[in-house]
Amino acid sequence: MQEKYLPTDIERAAQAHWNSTKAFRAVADAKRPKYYCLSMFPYPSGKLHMGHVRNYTIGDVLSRHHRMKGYNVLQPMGWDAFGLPAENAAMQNQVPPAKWTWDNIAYMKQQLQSLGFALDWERELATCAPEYYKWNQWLFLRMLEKGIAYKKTQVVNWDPVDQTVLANEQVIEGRGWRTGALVEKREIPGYYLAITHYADELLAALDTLPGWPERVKTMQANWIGKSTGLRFAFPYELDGKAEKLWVFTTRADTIMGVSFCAVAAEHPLATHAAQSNPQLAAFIDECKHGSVMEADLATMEKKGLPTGIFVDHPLTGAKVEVWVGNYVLMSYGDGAVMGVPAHDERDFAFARKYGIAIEQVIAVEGQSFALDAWQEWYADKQRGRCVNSGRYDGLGYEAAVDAIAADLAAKGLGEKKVQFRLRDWGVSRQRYWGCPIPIVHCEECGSVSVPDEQLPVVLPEDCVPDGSGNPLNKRADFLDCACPKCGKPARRETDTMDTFVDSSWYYARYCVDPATRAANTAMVDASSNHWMPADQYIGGIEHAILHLLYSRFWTKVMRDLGLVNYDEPFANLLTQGMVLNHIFSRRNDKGGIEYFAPEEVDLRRDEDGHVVGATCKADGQPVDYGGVGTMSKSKRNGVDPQALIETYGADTARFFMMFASPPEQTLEWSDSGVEGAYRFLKRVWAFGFAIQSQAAAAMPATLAAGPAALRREIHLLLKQANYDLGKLQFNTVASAAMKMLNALEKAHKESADASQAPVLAEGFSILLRVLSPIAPHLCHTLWTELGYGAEILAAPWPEPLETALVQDEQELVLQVNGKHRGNIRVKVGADRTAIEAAALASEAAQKFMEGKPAKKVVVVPGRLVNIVV
RNA sequence: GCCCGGGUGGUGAAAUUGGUAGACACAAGGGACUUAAAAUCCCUCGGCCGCAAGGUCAUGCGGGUUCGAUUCCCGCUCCGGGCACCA
Repeated sequence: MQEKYLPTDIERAAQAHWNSTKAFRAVADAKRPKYYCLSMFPYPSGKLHMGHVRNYTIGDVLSRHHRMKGYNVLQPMGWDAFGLPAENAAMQNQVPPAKWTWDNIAYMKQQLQSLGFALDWERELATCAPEYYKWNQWLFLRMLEKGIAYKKTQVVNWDPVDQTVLANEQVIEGRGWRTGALVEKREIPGYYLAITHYADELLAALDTLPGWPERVKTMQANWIGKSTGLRFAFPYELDGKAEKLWVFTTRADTIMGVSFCAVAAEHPLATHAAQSNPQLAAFIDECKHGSVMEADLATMEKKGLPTGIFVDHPLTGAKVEVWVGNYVLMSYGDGAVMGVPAHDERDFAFARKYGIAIEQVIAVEGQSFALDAWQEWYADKQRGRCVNSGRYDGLGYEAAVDAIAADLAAKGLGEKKVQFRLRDWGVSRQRYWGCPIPIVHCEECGSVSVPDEQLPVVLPEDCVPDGSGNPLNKRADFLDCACPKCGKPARRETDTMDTFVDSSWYYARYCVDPATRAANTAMVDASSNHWMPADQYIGGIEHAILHLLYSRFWTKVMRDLGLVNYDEPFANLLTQGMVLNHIFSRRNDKGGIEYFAPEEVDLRRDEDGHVVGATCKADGQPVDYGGVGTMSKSKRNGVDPQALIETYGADTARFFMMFASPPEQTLEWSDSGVEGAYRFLKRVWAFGFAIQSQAAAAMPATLAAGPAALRREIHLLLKQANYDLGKLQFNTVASAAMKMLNALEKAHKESADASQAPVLAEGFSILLRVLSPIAPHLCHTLWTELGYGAEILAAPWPEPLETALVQDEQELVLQVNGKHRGNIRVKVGADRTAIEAAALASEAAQKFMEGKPAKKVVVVPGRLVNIVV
């Protein structure tokens, strides 16, 4: 056995061993419980980043732990290979996105392999491969047949200079990122998937997911946004015709306080009024500028203009003026809202700004209504009662809503309605590097589906986009085709699918039997029913809503098409925190922002060690410290894992990632700490080397006090480690391993007594197994070298022994008036009275009770005694 | 702006989730070994008072519940994630 820890050598050898034994190939087996451990697949951006290392190490720790616990583990990997960055890289380097993507995949695959993850590479997939995206197209056509996919207009960011559609990310402060031109909203046709058909099920089924974090379920529930309210109409007459302006509200109890209505700029009523009102037309035009992002809409100044059109209040008949408001969304409800300034914050601000009447219709007893000071209760559903509301006066929220709903229903002007915030999923993208939408446009037959037997519609792989729109529009060999219906010359659809489509079902594709995959005769087969749902899904918290919701939707569609027999794709979800690093920047001469990598700056600290500033190492000038943020190329604060692996080895990288913070929390990067992880692994190796001759010592029937105490300590730490593994809290599992080594080293150093050899041998075998999911190469090698067995992968997971844990006395905390004043020792299993007596008799208690009698004694068995005087 | 998280020593964090706040590490300082360095090992390490024993304050800020609060409740503040075309 080597005396020195040589990570490069042992990691290469261990990986070669696992390869040659096909150790991680997953084969369905009815006799063993399955464990499908799924990590979010990476976008092949070029090289692995720390977020990937963190994500996949978590998955690998879970996989290896479950394998040793007897599960049949499937842990696959693949590539989310379509997307915008490939087009950007293509523009920059004149390389087709396909080549760039496949090259990146090859490099990143080798990086993943060097980290020693227990992956079944035979199931690898890439979403940009025609054999994969064929099934996106196939399922899209099934959705079209069922009416789940449909066509309507969508609003996009339009760059008027490049004549192209921009992603939200490409809009910076309202301007196109390349041209700097003011972005406009533009309506174009596109395909939508009716996720709203499943809104109720997607919401209700959150309750069937106890293995999901509460916060993710809350976010999804809020996103779906089910609200029960009233959809009602304001009647009006226009050009002699009777019309209705429909609105939706969850606060029907405030209807009597309506003093205006507001419609979206795209609302027909706005369009109509603008025909005879140039000022209004200009305002509507202004509303069309700016991005389509909700965050922008919500933070911009609320503006409006009256239309001069009046509608009738449906209950009082009073005239109510209609305004156009830039904050009203056409895509939500009917694109119109009622305005009740007294009981809605936004309406209040709007009314104040434009001098619209504010009429109180809700009162809370004991509270007075004043325009500056009723925000605490103005919308209180619990305590509020109707006032100034005619026959509804005195009614509470629910009674008022019921009465008003009934009255409006009787007039045919309204009914209770369940409304969702969730909108249908627009999947058309005017981009090249994505899955082609399998539609052909024929002058005679219109939009025609590509027949199944002609799938996949293959994307040409040699285009290089230039930023001025989709290059497919210039590819005659792609565009020109025969109409599948009439056979006449036709034109292929050039829009491609949202990349969220690709990632909405890849988890099921991994499960497909390799033979089915090879023949590619089906999207999924019965194997997906065996492995699915994934027992553990691991990925960044940034996917809490969109990706996870789309995947749940897609699964339900596949279920309803009879393709799979499960309702939900992911039984347990772990949302890892982001990996953050410090951000340093400086405004340059041109007014742009220049970023500096952390290694390019020196930090200035105050006496307490707090960061107070930073300077650039190169020029000594100050730079702005921007706090911490997710590692990204654009902010230049990423750390390359490759250097880490090359210097210290994969086990150190993995150990540090697990030790640095619990998986769900954000992880602030620090170079220090990596050294510490490396030091620990070296000590593990050195200890193995030191006790190699004792590793076979057999445990005697009884132990002397010293070795028994050491054994108890190890088994206690094991108990804690197992508990923490159950909580997915791997940082304390790593620290338990460190504590075990500290205890073993100390005993080994302090006593040469041969009688403790069996405890050292057993303790180290426990340590190696507990550590092996985190640092598998090291533990695999030591396990074999010390002769514990052939294969640590096949070793059973250790469980603490009750016989090793017993003790006769225990220590309790002694408190007087809730303050820690000392400790007492009592027999294990001592009853309350005995503990109380021992506590009262103790010196510390006597001192701090100051002669006063005990009013109350709180005894928490096994923990503490609190004497209240 | 809206929704969801988080804030504990110089730093990352722990506290079996209402019961000894700071385990385990990192950094720093001191020492041993060495011709020297690296590596390794040992000691100190939240603030204040004290020679010490010990006391006292302290888990972002302000309140509350409790014998007892990092943990539960209310308000604020700062940081992170998401907001539907980044993935």
